[in-house]
Amino acid sequence: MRLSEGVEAAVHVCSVLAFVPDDAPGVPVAALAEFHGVGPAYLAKTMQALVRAGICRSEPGRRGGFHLARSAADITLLDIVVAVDGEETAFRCTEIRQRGPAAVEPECYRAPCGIARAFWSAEDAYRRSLAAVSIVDIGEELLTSVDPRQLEKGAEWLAAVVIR
Amino acid sequence: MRLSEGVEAAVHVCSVLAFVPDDAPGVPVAALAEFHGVGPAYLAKTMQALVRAGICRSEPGRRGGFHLARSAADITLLDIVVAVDGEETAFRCTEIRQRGPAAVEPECYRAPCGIARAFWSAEDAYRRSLAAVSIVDIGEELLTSVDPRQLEKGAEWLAAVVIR
DNA sequence: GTCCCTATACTCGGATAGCAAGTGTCCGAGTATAGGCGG
DNA sequence: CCGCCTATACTCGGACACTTGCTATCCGAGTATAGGGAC
Repeated sequence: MRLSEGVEAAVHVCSVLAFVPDDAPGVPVAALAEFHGVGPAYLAKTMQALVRAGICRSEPGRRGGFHLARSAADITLLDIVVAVDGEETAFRCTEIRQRGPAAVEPECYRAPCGIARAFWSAEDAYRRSLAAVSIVDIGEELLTSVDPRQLEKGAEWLAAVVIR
Repeated sequence: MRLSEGVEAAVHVCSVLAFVPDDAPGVPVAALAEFHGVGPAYLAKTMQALVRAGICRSEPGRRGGFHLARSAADITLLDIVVAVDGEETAFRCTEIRQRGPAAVEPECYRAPCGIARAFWSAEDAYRRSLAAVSIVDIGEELLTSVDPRQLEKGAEWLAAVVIR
């Protein structure tokens, strides 16, 4: 079970975009890719997913780029995972119980399989945990635990990009 | 993010094997596959994983087959997931923070990335939830919620296989 | 009749193809800018 | 000098190959059984 690689980059991107004023020009995907050391083309694909999910907002044309579409406090890690990785459950019940020689009529299987329920319950715990962390939390954690020099370099770089 | 298909079959198999006495002959993979309506060859692969993990025990040769290797109460859904799907985390931190123009010396990144911590914490919640459910729980749930006719047909079939 | 031996049939185990989804890339549509031209 | 127009450069967006890992399959190694033969 592996999460899509794009999720990691998407979270990093969102936590950077949280520091970009809403009226400043958007940050192009090329700049975001360079800042994070990631392939620009694939990151573009990920950014599209964020836009479709209403997490990011894109400005087309020259001086275009990406902003957060809503407050960083209203963007959770779960939102990003669902946007990039899809919302399908990890465990998929194929109704094994309805197959084989011991099966009975399909009408007798109205309640979901107990095995599936157990797995979906675990996934709910996973999702609740991710939903409890917002981009604001990630940003605050960054400010306190990251080396100050990296913060300064990041701020300089961001300012240079925003000026353009 | 999708869990391996084999996990579902593995859990069903274990909950059936829980009803096979330890001194009875083992159940061959062909029988298990027929009972669950699953491809026998692929199920064999899954069974190998369960054996390697110490969840099932295999008897080779004629009259061979599979048993649970330990008490059903000591086998959790998490054990089966780890055995079949592997124990790697779904989220993999590629240390994006150490790349790009704002990075500083590698020595400054001793503590794990806050983003990775959040994801791993969510995965821990997932795993704890799965670890709280044992094969005994699944078996009891089966006995109470499954159509009695299916239980009877299953018992008959199992008896016929055990006699052989 | 009893014991032993051999051939057989059935089992697991690991090595081997096929396929789908995720990963990585590219080119086209659209827009703000900058420069040149006319008034 | 000011305003307008056009060409340009840069952006996002969707369509197109490739690779990795999961799915599915097969054949070989090993063992208990069943039958036949010798004593």
